[in-house]
Amino acid sequence: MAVKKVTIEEIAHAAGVSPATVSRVLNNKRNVSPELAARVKEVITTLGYRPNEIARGLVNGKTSAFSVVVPDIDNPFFSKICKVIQDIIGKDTYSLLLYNSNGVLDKEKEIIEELAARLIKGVFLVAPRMPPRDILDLCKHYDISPVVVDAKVESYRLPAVWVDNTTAFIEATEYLIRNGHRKIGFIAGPHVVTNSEDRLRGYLLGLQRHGIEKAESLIRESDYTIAGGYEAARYMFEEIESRPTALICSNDLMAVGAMAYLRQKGIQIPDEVSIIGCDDIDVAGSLYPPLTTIAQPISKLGKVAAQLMLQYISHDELPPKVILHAELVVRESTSSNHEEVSNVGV
Amino acid sequence: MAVKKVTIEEIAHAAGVSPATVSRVLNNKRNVSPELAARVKEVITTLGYRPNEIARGLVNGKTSAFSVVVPDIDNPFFSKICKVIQDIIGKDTYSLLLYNSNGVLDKEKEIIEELAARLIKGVFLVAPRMPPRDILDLCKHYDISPVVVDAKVESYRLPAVWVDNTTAFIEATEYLIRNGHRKIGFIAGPHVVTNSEDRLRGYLLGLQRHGIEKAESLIRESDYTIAGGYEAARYMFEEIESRPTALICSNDLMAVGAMAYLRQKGIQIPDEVSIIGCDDIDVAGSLYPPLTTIAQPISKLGKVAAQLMLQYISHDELPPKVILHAELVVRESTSSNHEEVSNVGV
DNA sequence: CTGTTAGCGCTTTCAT
DNA sequence: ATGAAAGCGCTAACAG
Repeated sequence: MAVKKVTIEEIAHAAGVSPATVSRVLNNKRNVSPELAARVKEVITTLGYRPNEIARGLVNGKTSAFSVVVPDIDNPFFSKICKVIQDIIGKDTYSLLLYNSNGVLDKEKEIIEELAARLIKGVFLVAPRMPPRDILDLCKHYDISPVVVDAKVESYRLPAVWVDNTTAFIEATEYLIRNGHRKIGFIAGPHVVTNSEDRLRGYLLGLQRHGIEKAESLIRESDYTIAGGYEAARYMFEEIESRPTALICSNDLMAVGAMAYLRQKGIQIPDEVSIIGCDDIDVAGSLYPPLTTIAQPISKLGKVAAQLMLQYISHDELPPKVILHAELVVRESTSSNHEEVSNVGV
Repeated sequence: MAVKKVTIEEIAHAAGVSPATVSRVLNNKRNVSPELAARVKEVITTLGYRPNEIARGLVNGKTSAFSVVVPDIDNPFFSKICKVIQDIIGKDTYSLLLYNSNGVLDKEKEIIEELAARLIKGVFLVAPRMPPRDILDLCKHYDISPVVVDAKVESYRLPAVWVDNTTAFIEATEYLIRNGHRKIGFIAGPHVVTNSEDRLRGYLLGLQRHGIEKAESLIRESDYTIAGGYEAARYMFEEIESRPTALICSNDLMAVGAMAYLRQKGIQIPDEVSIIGCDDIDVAGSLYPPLTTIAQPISKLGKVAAQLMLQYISHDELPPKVILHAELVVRESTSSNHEEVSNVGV
């Protein structure tokens, strides 16, 4: 049988005080005499009372809950971010509402409206499709504190943390060039996402710095999934005249797909083709060959995001933007010097 | 500037009716005249009104939200289940609170108490550590509808969906035996989880059916992680006198870890050692060699769980338990006939 | 069929 | 320092 829940009134009654006093104790207001506070606290524990968060939410106009909106919780990059955020904000007895946007703009807007109806205090928008302008407007309109995670929002008053992908991709591209590659394929993510654009830009800048001309046929946009990587690799090795000797994938899942394709075709990694991924998801180092990848500071991203949020809502001032760095982790999917084999398979 | 939210009262006023009528329209009660209903609906859309779910929750005693509690959202098996559940219950404008238990019993209990304070309607307990008795008691106490996912709960009045792991592991074991293996190692999950026990039991039954004696040294308990699999494989190939010619891992993550270990030691898969995983996570087929694995019906698990919940809370009757089947997906990490190489490396 | 009224459990003026 | 009372936005009797 469901036991009737203990209310603040019963606590007040049992402690011989008014509900207001109990409320004060609960919220650590200073204007309660120590004796009363102690008595109330004791009654609370003995009766196993716990405030009704929904009632609190109604009167306060906000509940003690946040939400995280990700494009795809099934992508290890995002699930790890969720985990970290959850860990940190959970400590402050905040809870976390999970939403999957599937990377659809309208869905993101719907979700925000839904959050408003639930009196959610703040939302972590991870790799949002929505332009910053809209985020700002919608969140202001609904009085929700946003924190943008993993998307560059430079010229807006929006708390945000992201990774300098462009620099990291320049480095990755240069690494390949230094190892003798000139025909470097690039598997891009959907161009509506700022990260995709930044990564592509890094690749292009890397080429440019070494006087290598961009070839449209060596750039293929795809989804950030295994299937997306597979398909893009297939395209690059079947549909165009001259194959690349190296492939930079915009994330590790794509790299996994590309590697599966190459293996299936009997193309040796890294002897014939070098592969670089991005993210450094847990399996990356355990693949065969172990994947060279641009390690994203995933945990840090989640951690900083959570801190920004906590800071934002408590001090009510715009926290500084944070730009994290990614770094190339060299494993075995790239040959350390490609000179002697760079003409194989052309 | 945060715009003041539209309330039911303003709608009532604008439509020239009472708040009660608006509420009736909102909740599709039949006793409203069509004309009034139409008028109210129009006002609702033009004013962009959306009911305050928190206020509703307070008066109803329950909010329109569910929660899912997983041991580790960062495990692709669980993240996929969350995704599916979210997809389905999201359609009914329910939202989903996410909690990570880290597989800790006390944490699970804490979470349930927290859910009670938030007037959550139902909770999906995925691979819970809590014994069924406690789940039943706690949930009844707090009036939360539980659905147990991916854990066997046979003799309790608890809505549940799980997978017949024992049969699947018997089959996997027999598959290896048919291919000439007699020394089959088993990497088990933490024994407090019913799934781990069922999988181990399947392995043991498989051996028994073929008159192969169990060897304690060929069974190693570990975590359901890459690191756990790596460590268990290391143990089996370094700490015991006689190596297995095949390894069954209790999940794919463990298999990834074990494969990484073997590769590092130069041990050939499947020539020297065959590997079987369990789950069939997205990357399984793209590993090298592609992983033979016991495919769990992950999406189905989530889908059925969501349906059970919806059914449970709407008809208020105990839905039937559902047992799903897993099946062996043979790829290339197992040799199809091991006879000729079964003595290698012993 | 429709409106009036009384809370749901809590926080917060406003008195004292 | 404490209590009384009002009210957050909504739903559910209860009248009519």
